[in-house]
Amino acid sequence: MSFQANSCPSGDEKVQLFGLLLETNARLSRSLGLELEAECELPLAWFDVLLQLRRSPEGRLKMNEIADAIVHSSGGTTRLVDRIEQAGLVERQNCPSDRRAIHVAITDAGNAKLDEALNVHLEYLDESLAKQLTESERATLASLLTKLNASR
Amino acid sequence: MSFQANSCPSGDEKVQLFGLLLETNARLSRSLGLELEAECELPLAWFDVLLQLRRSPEGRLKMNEIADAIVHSSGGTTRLVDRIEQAGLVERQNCPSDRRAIHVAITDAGNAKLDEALNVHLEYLDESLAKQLTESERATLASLLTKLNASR
DNA sequence: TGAGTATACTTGCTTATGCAACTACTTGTC
DNA sequence: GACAAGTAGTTGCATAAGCAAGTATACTCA
Repeated sequence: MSFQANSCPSGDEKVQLFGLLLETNARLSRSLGLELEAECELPLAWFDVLLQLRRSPEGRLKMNEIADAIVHSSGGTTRLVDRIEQAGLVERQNCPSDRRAIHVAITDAGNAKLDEALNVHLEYLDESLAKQLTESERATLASLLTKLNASR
Repeated sequence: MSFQANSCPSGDEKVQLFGLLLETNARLSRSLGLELEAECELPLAWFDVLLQLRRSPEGRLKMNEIADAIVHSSGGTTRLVDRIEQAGLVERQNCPSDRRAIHVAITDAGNAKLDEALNVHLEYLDESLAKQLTESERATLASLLTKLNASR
């Protein structure tokens, strides 16, 4: 018999927690992704970018800021932004203070699309988050994730 | 000015929580993935499959059980298992009670690799999880994620 | 001020994944 | 017991993402 090779740390509490995090995330993003795609024709990655832009103080971010925020490689971000730009939802602008850098700004069409998507998203969140967790549980979860995320 | 189009639900507590979940996950899996790859030459997806197999009562699962556990499409799982099998870490076996189904079993080499990877993983988890959260916080987090995951 | 290094982004190439169509088998129904 | 419908897995095709190399610009410091 070859399973359970040795004293099996696969049951370790931390290993389980990590697995849980992975799985929860995969399920939620998959179902949200399908929903956004079906109802707004907006890939989840695009939604993520638009959301980051709206949250930014001036509605625009540099490429590397986007890459960092959405945890993509820089090459991947270049092409993701290419596609979103082609759809007219963002636009590249020169950065006057650094000619290497590019500002990516959300357009009016992008804002409209994002609003539409947020409606779907909020409905989805009510289904998936709010139905499962109370407000205070959500607050706890948020604070724990924030701590966790702080590890660089 | 085109950002902040309207009353901006992008700041909604649930939207933020969801974003946090996405981001935390992306960061953790990326860094773990790099580490596993660098130290054991084991892609994170392979690790995930091997772990599921070890946890299963008999060290083997059917394709669709794997697909569900790791949240992949069935086609994606077929090819993922192809690659892992080619590396000798799992093997396909006929299922006697259902000739459509395939059992995927972890091999001795797979078990050895998984042990190796778990060492790296545990070290990593001490760095990333245990350093940031106390044991009781981790327990809370696990229970919240479990609840969340229960949404189908 | 000029050389060397670091940074910001893009591009070529490879790989992993999803979807949809397909085959093979099983289950349910009449 | 045979036909219809459902289920398990694989394959063709298209796409998205990463890495590493390339280009252009900025910074450092002697």
